[in-house]
Amino acid sequence: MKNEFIPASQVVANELSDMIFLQKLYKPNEKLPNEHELSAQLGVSRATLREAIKILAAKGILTIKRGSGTFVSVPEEQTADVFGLNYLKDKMKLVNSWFEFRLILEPSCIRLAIQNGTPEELQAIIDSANRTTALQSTAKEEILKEELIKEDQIFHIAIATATHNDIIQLIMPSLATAVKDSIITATQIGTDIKSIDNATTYHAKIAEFIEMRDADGAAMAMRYHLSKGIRDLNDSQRENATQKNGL
Amino acid sequence: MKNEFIPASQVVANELSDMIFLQKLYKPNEKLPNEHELSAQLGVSRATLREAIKILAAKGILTIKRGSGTFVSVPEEQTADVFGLNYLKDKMKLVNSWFEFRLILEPSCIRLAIQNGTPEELQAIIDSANRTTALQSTAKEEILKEELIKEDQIFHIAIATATHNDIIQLIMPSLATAVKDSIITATQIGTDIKSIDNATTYHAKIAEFIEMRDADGAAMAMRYHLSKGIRDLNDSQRENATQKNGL
DNA sequence: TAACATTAGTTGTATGACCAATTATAACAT
DNA sequence: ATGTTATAATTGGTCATACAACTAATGTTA
Repeated sequence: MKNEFIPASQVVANELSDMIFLQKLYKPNEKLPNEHELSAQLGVSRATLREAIKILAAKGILTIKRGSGTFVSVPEEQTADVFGLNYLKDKMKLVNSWFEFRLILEPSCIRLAIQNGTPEELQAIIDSANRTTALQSTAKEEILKEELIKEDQIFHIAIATATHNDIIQLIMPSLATAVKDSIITATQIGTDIKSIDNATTYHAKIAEFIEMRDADGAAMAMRYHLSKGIRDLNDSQRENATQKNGL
Repeated sequence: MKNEFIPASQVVANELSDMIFLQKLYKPNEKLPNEHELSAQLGVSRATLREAIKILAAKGILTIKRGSGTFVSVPEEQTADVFGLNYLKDKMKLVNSWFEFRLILEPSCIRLAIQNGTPEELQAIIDSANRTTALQSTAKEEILKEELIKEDQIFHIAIATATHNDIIQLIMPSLATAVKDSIITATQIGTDIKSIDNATTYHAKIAEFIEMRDADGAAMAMRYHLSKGIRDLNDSQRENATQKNGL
């Protein structure tokens, strides 16, 4: 049999994951002990611990804040490039790939959610949609975008939770983050107004179908939502191109 | 504006990724310079370089072999747990989640592949299916399993390539790896004969539909292939349970 | 009260040494 | 020559220590 060697850094990474996900010793947004303490506690050098932390940060499990500490990531606030998309340089193609991918995945997700979700979990999706609607009319321009983006992530994560599917739950936070990043990068105008309106309207529509427990309707609404997203994006892209030509 | 600090380890990780994916300075299976040289070359300490390497290894981009060197990963041979599935403990639920997820994703993938793939890319899928068929009748029991598993990964990666979708191409190697691992873990009998027969038969069937450029047929065959996978797995699971009760 | 300086806490980086696994080389025996 | 064994070189793994850079809270002063 092969002599399987596992580096201490990997062992420590697994131990930390256990503490977070199984023993639930550290909850999301909670601060870990500093590297000196933690390395002593786990019986490894600080260098080894740091490698373990970097591994978990790369997977989006930990968030490192220089000068402050290392924290357990909050799924809704994840920013790590888990999929390594930064290495792809054709941003416009990337965004289109994302929409194509979501068009495959998300209608089925909403279907699964309605099929498997508890009343509470489904209500959480509806609540998020309502908050999005409320935000749209009240908040100031400044913080509006930021709040809406965060609420959009919450919306998608709530759907993932309701599916009761481990894989979807695991991927969705990274997916939502990556989609957000790629759109912002591609449009270069932050998240534009169109896609915000789009989110506001269709989150509400999807919520209606969920309330009726209409899986087909919800899936359709999601498909339409994403198709519209593609169109809006291509439109604003064209406008940008036209403007540049105008100069 | 926020003072965005990016650690040197992350900067170096990005530089290495550029060298691999853009400049193509190091190709899959190729060995990187050793840590002393590389750290000197990139102008950072060995500790910092190691953190960068760990990040890329966690993403499945690099493969570290103690005593030998650090290599660029070959997608078809990837083993890294990119999705962090090791942290999920209910293995049986995990496997079912995987099949559910693939049932959503893969029929659409094969559809996209037939729609967007070049003749050469589609031929590569067919070739893989043929190799699988050939393997089944010739190889020795010993290496058969290993070869078939590898060929299965090649099959799926070939499909991903043909879709021309960045996201699918990026996710598929990790997906194939994770599926393999979870099945092996769950069944605890290596990959059993049933699922191998299954792969042999349905790869060939899917290839037929590709040859006819029949997207609907191929998608259907893929759906059937995966549905059968779920059934076989549940069967062998039941058998195992029965055996245990028999003791 | 507000602006500023101080300070304690925390992650980031560098250096150097030594350990452990693997691979390549040389020596040896057959 | 050939195969085996011992030895050395290569390479990643781990540790210990020191200092730099940044954050946030605290205290100080106008």
